[in-house]
Amino acid sequence: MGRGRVQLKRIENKISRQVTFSKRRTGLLKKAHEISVLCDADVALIVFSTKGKLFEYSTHSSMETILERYERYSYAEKLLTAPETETQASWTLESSKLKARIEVLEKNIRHYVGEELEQLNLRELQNVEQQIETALKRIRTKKNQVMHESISELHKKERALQERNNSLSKKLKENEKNVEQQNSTQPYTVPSFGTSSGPFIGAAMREEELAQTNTAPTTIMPLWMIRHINQ
Amino acid sequence: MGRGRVQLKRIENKISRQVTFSKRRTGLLKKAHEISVLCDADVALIVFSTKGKLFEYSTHSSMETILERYERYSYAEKLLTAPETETQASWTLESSKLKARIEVLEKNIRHYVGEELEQLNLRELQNVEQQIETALKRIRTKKNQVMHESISELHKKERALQERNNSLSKKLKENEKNVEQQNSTQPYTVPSFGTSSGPFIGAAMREEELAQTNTAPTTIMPLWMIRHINQ
DNA sequence: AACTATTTATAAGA
DNA sequence: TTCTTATAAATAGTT
Repeated sequence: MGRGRVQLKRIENKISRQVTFSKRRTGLLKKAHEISVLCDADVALIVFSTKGKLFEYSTHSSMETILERYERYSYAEKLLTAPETETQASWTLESSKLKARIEVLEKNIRHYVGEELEQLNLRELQNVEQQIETALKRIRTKKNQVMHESISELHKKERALQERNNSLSKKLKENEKNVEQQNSTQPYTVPSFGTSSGPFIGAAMREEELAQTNTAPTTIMPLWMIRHINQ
Repeated sequence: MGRGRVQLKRIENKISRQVTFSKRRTGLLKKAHEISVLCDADVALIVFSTKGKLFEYSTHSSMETILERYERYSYAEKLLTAPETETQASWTLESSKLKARIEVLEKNIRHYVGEELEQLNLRELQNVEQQIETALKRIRTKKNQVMHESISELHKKERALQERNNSLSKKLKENEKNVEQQNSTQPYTVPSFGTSSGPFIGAAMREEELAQTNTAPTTIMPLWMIRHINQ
């Protein structure tokens, strides 16, 4: 319908393709509207130009409604991909909720480590102080408990090792006597129990570690980082 | 385009409505196809007849693809958010990242308020103790500062009010004298400065509030809740 | 963005 | 539904 026929194939000239697109798009949208009114039909029309620009038409019952109806209708064909349409909104919502929660938590933590205190009034300061005092008590109790356990553990090990040492010394002396009796010209070197890899030293290192922990760094460091380092 | 014009309104005759629907539907689908080929556009067309029967056309890149593209496009437009190509997978990923972060933060907070300490080893306990001690110092410093400010503010107000009281008393006595001189039979009632809404009492209440804050509850309460109550 | 010669779509009738 | 045909509408090429 125009001055000359057109073959049904892509228009290579970019300009005339664009012009034709613009004209035909208008016509198409108009016709979509006409059929919907004249024939009382639900119509949804989506057109993306080559450049990716969106044009759409839908009957008064909104695009979403029609698309949902379409999804329902073609339900049999696509058993699996159903929850795509509604979810993006809820994802966005959930995402922003989660972000808000993170903000709150981070602010709380900053207060717990004594930062951004300008935002707090006197009553809030009292509350935080109270909470932190309680926390400090609990932590010190726990620390003491852990230290006591550690110490008694060390004592136990110490005793066990001492016993083993004693028995080894005993055996050694007996051996020496035997060796002296059998071959008195060979000198004997005493085995070294005090070098860098013996069980005794293992215990010594743990004590050292204990001492170290009393001079913890003043820098504030997230717990997960600490745990990461310790593992 | 036919033997006579048509008004753009619903065709009441059921038969001719159906016939027109059939004809125009064919034309619409054809035109949709033509624009997609000629102009290299992505087109999706969905038509439901009055009776609910579905007719559809879509460019070879399938209906689902185009509808997904549409959802992405329209959401991006609505929310003004840039990430157009984000898929469900990345939403899920982001969501779980956020959740993981929340978990970490919550665990940190629980440690800061002295809970779930079993998970911590000695070094971690030392670190938390150190952090909390620092926080406590900072909070106490801040609290003292706030209290001092509050107290000096109250002193200032007190002085100002005392002065005002003095001048009012003075004026009152002068008035009494005048009244006695002019009309010695009328008794005079002294105005009450000590009732429940005077400026003096305002100051007294603030002192009371200050005292109250020294008996903060031991219960652990999120800061946001505290702030909410205070506002 | 208009114009217009032509093609195309389709209303009415069969 | 499909065919026919007169005519309205759409639009290709031009200005």
